[in-house]
Amino acid sequence: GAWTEEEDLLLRECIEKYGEGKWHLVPVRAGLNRCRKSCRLRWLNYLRPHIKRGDFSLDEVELILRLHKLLGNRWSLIAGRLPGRTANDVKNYWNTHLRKKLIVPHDQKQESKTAMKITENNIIKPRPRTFSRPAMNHVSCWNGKSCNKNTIDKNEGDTEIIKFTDEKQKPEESIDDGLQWWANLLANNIEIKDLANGNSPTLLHEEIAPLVNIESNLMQEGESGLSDF
DNA sequence: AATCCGCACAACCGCTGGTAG
DNA sequence: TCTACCAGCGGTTGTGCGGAT
Repeated sequence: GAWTEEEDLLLRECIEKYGEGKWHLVPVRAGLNRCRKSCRLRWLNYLRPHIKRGDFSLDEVELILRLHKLLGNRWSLIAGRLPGRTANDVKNYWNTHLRKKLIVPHDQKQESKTAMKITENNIIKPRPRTFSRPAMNHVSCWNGKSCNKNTIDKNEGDTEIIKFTDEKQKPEESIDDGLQWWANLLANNIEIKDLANGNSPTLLHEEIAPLVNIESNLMQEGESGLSDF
């Protein structure tokens, strides 16, 4: 059921006292009759500081569209690029506002090939959901540098192909690997169309840089950014 | 005024992957 | 290596609200 103000207060005090994490202990510590999942979700989606509420800006919508094109329904990953927004927010917004934009009436299909370019077929699913520290040492696998093979061609549905050519990178260049991964990812999808505006501007190279920079910052921050990467 | 319907958002549920023992 | 437990994710459902009838 819905959370009460008293429950929110107890949860907030608990998190402030003990910090995030150990969610299985939170219900006991906070004296809440809630499961750890419910507590975690309430904190992440509602109580956490700096949560941005209200309508999504045009910039945010555009970014969601682009990232969804690249990543598919990886809401936590998309939300990670939108400061103050939660995965649940992004998911809800997509389901209620944006998904319908992609559903094109039959008689319009011919004239809106642009919109139809966003399909399950060309969604790239770049990585496992989380990386352990040992796994992080091999994060570069996702851009093909420490993988035995240089192409990720796991098919889920139809197509998931990431091709890279540089096999000579050193293992310690993992941070650059992350940047390179985003650069490749974005560069390979440079024809993203802008559905929000109903027109079809392409994704310019200048637009890639901020995204790569975001990822760069996250990577250098350590776990916060890498937890999703 | 009552009812219906659709929308937006919150919350729940089942599953997956990581980790410790 | 196996297993149990935990954290996190995404899909789905529930709920409240406002507008239409």
